Amino acid sequence: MNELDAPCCGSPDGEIAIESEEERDTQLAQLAKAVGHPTRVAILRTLIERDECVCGELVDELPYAQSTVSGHLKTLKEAGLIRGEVQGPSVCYCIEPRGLSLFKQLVDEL
Amino acid sequence: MNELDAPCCGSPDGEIAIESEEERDTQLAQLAKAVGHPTRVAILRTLIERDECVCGELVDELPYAQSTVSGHLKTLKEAGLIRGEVQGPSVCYCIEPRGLSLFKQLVDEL
DNA sequence: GCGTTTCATCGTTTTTTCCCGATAAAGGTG
DNA sequence: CACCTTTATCGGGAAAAAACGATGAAACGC
Repeated sequence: MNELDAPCCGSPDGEIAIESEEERDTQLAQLAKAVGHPTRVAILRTLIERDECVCGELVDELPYAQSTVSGHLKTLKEAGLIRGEVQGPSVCYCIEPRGLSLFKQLVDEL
Repeated sequence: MNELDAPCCGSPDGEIAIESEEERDTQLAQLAKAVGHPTRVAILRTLIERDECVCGELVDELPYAQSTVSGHLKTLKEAGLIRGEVQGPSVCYCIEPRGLSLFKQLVDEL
């Protein structure tokens, strides 16, 4: 695969452990909390649609200041729902498939 | 069906409209926000497991004051995830299947 | 009717979230 | 090296959330 054509967000690098009952509640709550804001849902949808997206593009599309969008990206990243990779001066964000899958699974198991 | 044996939370009484793109983002965010707290996840799991549950039982099982639990129940009810029905002096809570299904669907569609 | 039980609501305090502008860090370009 | 672009972080202010105890309302038993 040509390096220039490679997606900015490569392969996963770990496993998701299966937690206890209570830890799963906490984890579901954390993931849901991260999704629990319209702007963050919009960011997720954009990343799902485009596969990857530079931070600045997100800022352009959202009616918020750059620092605000950056904060939402941080929230999503810390929740394990997206990942960001530095690409020269900018940062390319994309979905973290394992995080999103885990969220879907935990919700579906309800 | 005998009235005494009837479940406290009866049949649904309305339809869930299909909203626009942006409204769906907002709705998903609202539902996720409601789920985004460990105590509320615990309440949901209990109601799913038991099918129905009186408020006081929830309070007994959770490490929070009665008013706090009542507040969480209100949050879940306003989000459309549970319903409560007065049963004499107490209140019987149960899952609102349409709300939970909608949540699952919106998450799965991500 | 009176007290008891059950739950919601109110008022308060503390903590967290959200948003912004300003600043700093890191990577290009000339 | 100086400059510009891009993004993260900081500090602050406003708003919302979370928890509690206390009070109030509704339904029952005596």
